[in-house]
Amino acid sequence: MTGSIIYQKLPPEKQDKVFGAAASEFARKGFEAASMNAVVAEAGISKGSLFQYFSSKLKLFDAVVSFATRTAKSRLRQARDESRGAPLRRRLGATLRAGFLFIEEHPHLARVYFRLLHSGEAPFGTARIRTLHRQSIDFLSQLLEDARACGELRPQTDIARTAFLINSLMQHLLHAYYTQHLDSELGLYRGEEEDLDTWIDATLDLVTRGVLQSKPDKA
Amino acid sequence: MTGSIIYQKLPPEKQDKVFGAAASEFARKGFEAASMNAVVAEAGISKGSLFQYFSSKLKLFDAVVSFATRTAKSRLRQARDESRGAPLRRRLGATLRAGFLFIEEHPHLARVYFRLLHSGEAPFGTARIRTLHRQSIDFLSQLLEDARACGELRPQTDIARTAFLINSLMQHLLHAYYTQHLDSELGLYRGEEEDLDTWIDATLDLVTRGVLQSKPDKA
DNA sequence: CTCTAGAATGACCGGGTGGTCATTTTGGAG
DNA sequence: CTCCAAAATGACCACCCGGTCATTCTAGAG
Repeated sequence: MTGSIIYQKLPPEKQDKVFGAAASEFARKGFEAASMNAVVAEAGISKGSLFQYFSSKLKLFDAVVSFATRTAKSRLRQARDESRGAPLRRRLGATLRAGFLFIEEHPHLARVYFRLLHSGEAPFGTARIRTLHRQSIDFLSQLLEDARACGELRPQTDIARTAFLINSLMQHLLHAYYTQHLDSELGLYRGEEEDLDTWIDATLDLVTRGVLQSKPDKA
Repeated sequence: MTGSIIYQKLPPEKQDKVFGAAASEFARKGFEAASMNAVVAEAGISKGSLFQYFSSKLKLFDAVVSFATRTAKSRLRQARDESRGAPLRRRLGATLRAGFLFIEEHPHLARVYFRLLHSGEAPFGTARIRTLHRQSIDFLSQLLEDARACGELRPQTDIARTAFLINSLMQHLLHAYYTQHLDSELGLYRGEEEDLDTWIDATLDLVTRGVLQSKPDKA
């Protein structure tokens, strides 16, 4: 799943160089446009070796995606478990923060993941993408169910649809954060952590309270 | 902008066949992976002719994207102008509906547009993509400003950030609708129009009121 | 009918692709 | 040191790409 036997016997530093080169190339170009020649060049190995490690371009891509999803999932689960019992707002905030953290730690992997989600029909077929989407939505549904059990939600809330929508929000925000469009799209002053918090707050405000005044007849 | 002089002298049906083939190919494969050979095959013309109509792959793509954005923008503006004076919820609903309509009328163009937005670095450079994003956000900001002027919004609402977030929601929803992932992601029963309305309502509920109960101490 | 301007054509080009494999290099056992 | 299995190598393959251009076709003027 992570490469051939001979790849796994490689010294870890070399594994990292190959894997890193692959992730970087897939991140920059996407699956179709990524070049195996570019990967071997960046990794500093020969083409034959790469194909001994991963028998095809698809297998290599698979390995990268698989590692990315595993890592991301673990980060999110950790955020979910550590915030168990807290109010929904805090739990969603922790989730979002975990997402930002993952992006900062593994920018290439994050890019590959986002590209995959948005690409429409990926190298595998749409089933894989649907699975990824469903996992995200299920994850958020869980948080919403918990909140409902605590009586936090308005009773008529449609959890499945709401989870889908919140997922859209978070994914887009994370995607924008990654591609660093965030600043330029809105002409923001810098400030790193501050900005991030402001964004998280704005997102949570929208999700929890909406934009309208609670009592529309009160100015 | 729409092709060479000789292309514009073509009988309109032939123009449509060529343009349609191009849109379909770019929609399916994206810019990089799209094949001019495939386009000429689908259009039923020779390669030489295609390159007489559009001097390069990029020019052809440009023409498709330009037409797509022009059409979409006109639809959205229409929805905005026709709903002027109405409450925010209705105006956002009209916008969303206009988006769905555009997708139904021009599925290939919609796909090209979404691909472009999500592709990261497109054939042109990120500036073009940023422009598209900014236009969407400015459009929504306008609606929010109008609502604020009517006293609809909670006063501390951050319009720029909120517009960005609502834009995320809508784009993702439209994207999902297009790719028909919507049903399978959530295991929905069919019903076309009904489902669409349910989704629009769920989205507007989230945006306007949020998920939490207004008075958290009341079960 | 002939003639010819301009449109249509597809063989062809250099270059890049994912993938292969005969050959060379390497490093540890004896 | 020798020896040899296993790992590394890069020239090579068939194929496809975007783009070109000499040639062929066509339709309207005279």
